[in-house]
Amino acid sequence: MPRKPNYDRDDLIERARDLFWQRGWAGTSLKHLEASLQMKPGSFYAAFGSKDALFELALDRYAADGTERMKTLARTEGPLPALQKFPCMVISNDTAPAKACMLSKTLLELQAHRHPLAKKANTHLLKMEQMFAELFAQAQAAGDISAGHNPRSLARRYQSDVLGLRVSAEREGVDAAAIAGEIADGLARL
Amino acid sequence: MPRKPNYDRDDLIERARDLFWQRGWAGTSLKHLEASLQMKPGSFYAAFGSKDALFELALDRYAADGTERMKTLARTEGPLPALQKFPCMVISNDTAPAKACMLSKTLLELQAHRHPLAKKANTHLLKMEQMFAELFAQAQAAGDISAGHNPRSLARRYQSDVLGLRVSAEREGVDAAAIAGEIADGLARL
DNA sequence: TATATACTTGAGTGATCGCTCAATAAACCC
DNA sequence: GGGTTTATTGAGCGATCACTCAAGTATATA
Repeated sequence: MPRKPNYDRDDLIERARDLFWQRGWAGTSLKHLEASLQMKPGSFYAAFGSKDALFELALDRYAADGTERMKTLARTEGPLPALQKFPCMVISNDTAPAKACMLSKTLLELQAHRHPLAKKANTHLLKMEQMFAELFAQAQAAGDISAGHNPRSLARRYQSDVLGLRVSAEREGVDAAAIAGEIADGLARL
Repeated sequence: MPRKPNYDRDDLIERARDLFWQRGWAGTSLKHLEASLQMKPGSFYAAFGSKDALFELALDRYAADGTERMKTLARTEGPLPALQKFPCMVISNDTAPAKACMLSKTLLELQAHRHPLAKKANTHLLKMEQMFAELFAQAQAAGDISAGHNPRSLARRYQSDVLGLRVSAEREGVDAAAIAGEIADGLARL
């Protein structure tokens, strides 16, 4: 009986993610979304409910993609090389909407307003930190990193460094690739 | 002949800086400013011209304060101890409006819009990076850091690490002080 | 083909945005 | 104190914000 939507929902979420990632939460208006998704307000609200609800879907998508890319890297190259290559990878993608991490951008923009999306971003950051910790533990188990270190401490520092790198990469006139290289070198000396 | 304003301009800029620092550019409305500065729209626009103009004054004030605090620290403790203590200092101030750097928050929020304030923030970040480079050079001249390093590379990495630290400090459930300690330890090993 | 069930459309909602300006009040010089 | 100059006031401007909803359209099943 029903009528099918004439759009691909995943594709719409992806486009919304790119818009939000680049322009931020407040900087992305419904007009921007309507133009990019090619949807009129009525369809938009029937499909997603609200701007915030779509932002949350976009955040989830962003986090899932990042996690998957890192896990793929670890599977093909091993834990330590993956951790070493990841920083360079995230700032080298020229087709990405921004160099900075969408999770940190969201956190910085909305944390002061106690907006639920800030907490959501923090939750995703925590999960990624735990993934990093697992990779550090695996690298230790493989003997690539000396056993004296605490994987969770390493992950905490690593994530902080990558977030800083990605803020720096957003700037003009900063050789972010050099910073990424130094992060990788630092891991080799652990 | 004229009538004097019944406010302290520097004090107003300081309060505006705190509001903008905490809530960001889009997140701070004129209502917020009017409430905090205790000014009606007419007085506000007579005094500052526009929201953007006041934001620029606030950014300048923020950068000047940060530079001065770092230079004071270097004068009293020496270049290397100052560089070591600075990360801990910036995340320990509980009265500050935010843990994250106002310059990086502004950059991340407005860079995609090509807003002039993003370029201004980047300029201030560049000046701070140069100040860090001078301190690293002084620390080398004093023999506290081995001569093999390039001060400008050290400064670039240092600033990236501090920006990352300050993003991490904005999160909940992250031991930012531990990261700050690791940054300081890293400098001791150079 | 008839009908039920979605999906799509786009004008329009009240609220809030940054900002203006004519009117009023206050402080200075002579 | 009179005259000049500037600060303050606050109602209200047009624009834009996220969002609604009644009407129209397309697609499925019966």
